[in-house]
Amino acid sequence: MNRRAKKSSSVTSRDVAARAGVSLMTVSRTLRTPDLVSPATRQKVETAARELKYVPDLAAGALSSKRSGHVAVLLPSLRHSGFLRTVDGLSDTLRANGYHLLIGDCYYSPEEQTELLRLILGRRPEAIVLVSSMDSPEARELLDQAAIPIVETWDWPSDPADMVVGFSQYEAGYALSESLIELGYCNIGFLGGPAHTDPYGEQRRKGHVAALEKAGLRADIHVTVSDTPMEIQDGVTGVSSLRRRFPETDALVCATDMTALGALTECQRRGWQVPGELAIAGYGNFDFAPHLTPALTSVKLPSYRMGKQAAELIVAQIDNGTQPADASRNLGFEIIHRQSTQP
Amino acid sequence: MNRRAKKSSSVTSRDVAARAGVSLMTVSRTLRTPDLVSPATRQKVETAARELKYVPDLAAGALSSKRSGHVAVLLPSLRHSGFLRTVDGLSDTLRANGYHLLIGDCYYSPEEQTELLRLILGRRPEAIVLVSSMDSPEARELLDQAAIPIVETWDWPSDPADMVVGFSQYEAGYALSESLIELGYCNIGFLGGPAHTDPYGEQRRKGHVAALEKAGLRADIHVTVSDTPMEIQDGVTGVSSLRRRFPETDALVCATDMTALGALTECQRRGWQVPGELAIAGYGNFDFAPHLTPALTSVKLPSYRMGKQAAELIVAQIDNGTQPADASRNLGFEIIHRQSTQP
DNA sequence: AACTGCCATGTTAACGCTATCATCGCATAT
DNA sequence: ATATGCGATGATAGCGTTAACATGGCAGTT
Repeated sequence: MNRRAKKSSSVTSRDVAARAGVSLMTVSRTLRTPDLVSPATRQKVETAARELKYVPDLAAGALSSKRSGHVAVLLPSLRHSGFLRTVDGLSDTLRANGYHLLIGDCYYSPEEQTELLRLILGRRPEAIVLVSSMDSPEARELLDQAAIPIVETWDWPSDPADMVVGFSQYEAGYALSESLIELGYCNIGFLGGPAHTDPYGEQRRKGHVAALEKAGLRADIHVTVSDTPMEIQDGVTGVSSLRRRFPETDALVCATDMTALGALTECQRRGWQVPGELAIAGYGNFDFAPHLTPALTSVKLPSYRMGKQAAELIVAQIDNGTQPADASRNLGFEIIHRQSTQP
Repeated sequence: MNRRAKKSSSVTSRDVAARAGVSLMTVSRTLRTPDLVSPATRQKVETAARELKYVPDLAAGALSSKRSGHVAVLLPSLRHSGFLRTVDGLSDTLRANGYHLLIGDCYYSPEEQTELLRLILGRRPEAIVLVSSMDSPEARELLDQAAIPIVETWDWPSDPADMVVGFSQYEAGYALSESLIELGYCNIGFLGGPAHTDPYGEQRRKGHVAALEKAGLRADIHVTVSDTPMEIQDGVTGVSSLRRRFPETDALVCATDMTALGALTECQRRGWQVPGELAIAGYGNFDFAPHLTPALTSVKLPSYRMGKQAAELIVAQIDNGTQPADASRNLGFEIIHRQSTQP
């Protein structure tokens, strides 16, 4: 069962044309603009194409028409399920409009991002979606020269490159901690990754700090965990470290629900009451959040919607050639209070 | 800030050649086979390329060289985090070898799969990875004609199309239920999706049934939930339905950890002791499995490794032109017993 | 000095498609 | 009948790159 030649003699539009007794141009037309072809001819071509199992070479078409049919998305990580929802939203809408999605994983590294960007621009994508705040000046230059629509997501940049469909991580951080303050907590800690590898977490932390300072509360309870705070284990070790260094902490905000889960289970293991002794909240409203015991307070983010609307903006701009009026959309977030932060 | 012309006058290798004072062929050579170019010339070309920010058009290169540099992967769903790990493994290895990954989401539907396959074959991928057991005859035909390496994953097909890096869902199903029998459970139920939309779950269930029958136990305790058993809610409603219809059940196998989580929390809510009254186990060993209370027994699947090894097989075959000796790899699985099934 | 061989570079012709313009009928208007 | 217009199809010329072959120059050999 091991055939699969190195390269098959692929069926081309010329083959189909010969079989249908027309010119290859008519084949192209039949497939792309059937209205311009007489029904009889169309019939012949379609039959021939089916019989030969013709699959048009999109790269050739792209080269000729200068439309690659590609849209690229750059992710900080493929492991983060929230980002994946965004990819999902993109994929759904783009496919429905005839585009293919190219996915690039930057491993949370600006160098990787630039390198990958260069590589991916070689595919001449018609638009680029960035889930990633860390664009280096070099990356920015590359994007500028490419002169294609850009949509930034998962953020609310002060100096947007082009379009934006996102929300403010800072505001989310501010709002969550503010609401904890309202609930009466006053020693509120933050558990997140190092600033340079976890930019979103860092922005959330900044908002968190601002809220505490505004309320006149201490803002120095901060535990830094490993590179990308998406590992449950980070929550496990993080909460232990927190309780050792800051035993007076009464509420803990975790950079993601994943770390919150770790923190939660570690508290259970150690017999620390949640929310009695320590309230816990996270970000992302992951699937499991409402199903934990206690149910986890979390900030719901517009993950899927960002992808979907980013795709819609792209399609609209490419089709119309003009940018939609509302090409900067702040989709906000929603704080969902659950048992884990009940005073 | 709205520039971004419809189409920029892209820099081509001809431009670089002119600037460097060489022929465009020398530019191509400098980039692809620098050893064949004298150091002085190479220098000139590289400088010119950098100054002009030249990004080679990979589609044009693909057309000419008949090497697209694309590898495609077809997924039943983008939502399933297990599949994502596989994509991760693919992506890592393929990128390191200069390939781009095209991702297609089939929405658990054979029609979508065939349609998507046709579309994606238009990109002339150099290999295809299938995470998906449902290839229709039509899809099979398309693949045959494409004559490219195929790697099937997440399965152990009896009639493989080409290479395989997977494991047997049936055996996993058999093994898990067998181990529950050994632990002394005798009314073991199964909670999964409908056969036609959840093929993996169905195979697991068949293995499960076989194990029960072998042991002379009843094998009719079966709850069917919604289309894709990846929703926690399915576990919630599923376990209620189970307890109503089969109150004598003492252990429940869920098609995924996601449904197991739902079942677990619903049991807690209702006050049903786990594992006292009902033992619960799942598949996938999701991140949260060891962190639940009780910790969830689960079957660990080689998600990342399948992707990585699939990519390695592909690269090896394309580079060497010959198929590696061990082009069918059963990576097995591992049953991890935890508290949720402790007798 | 003429010959051989090889290295560095250039020239030409695709790759498979689409844009563009040309052509050819045929129906309708004059 | 001739002119006009338009719908359907065909011929041609690229798109930006690489494969394959051609060329030219220079070192080493006899």
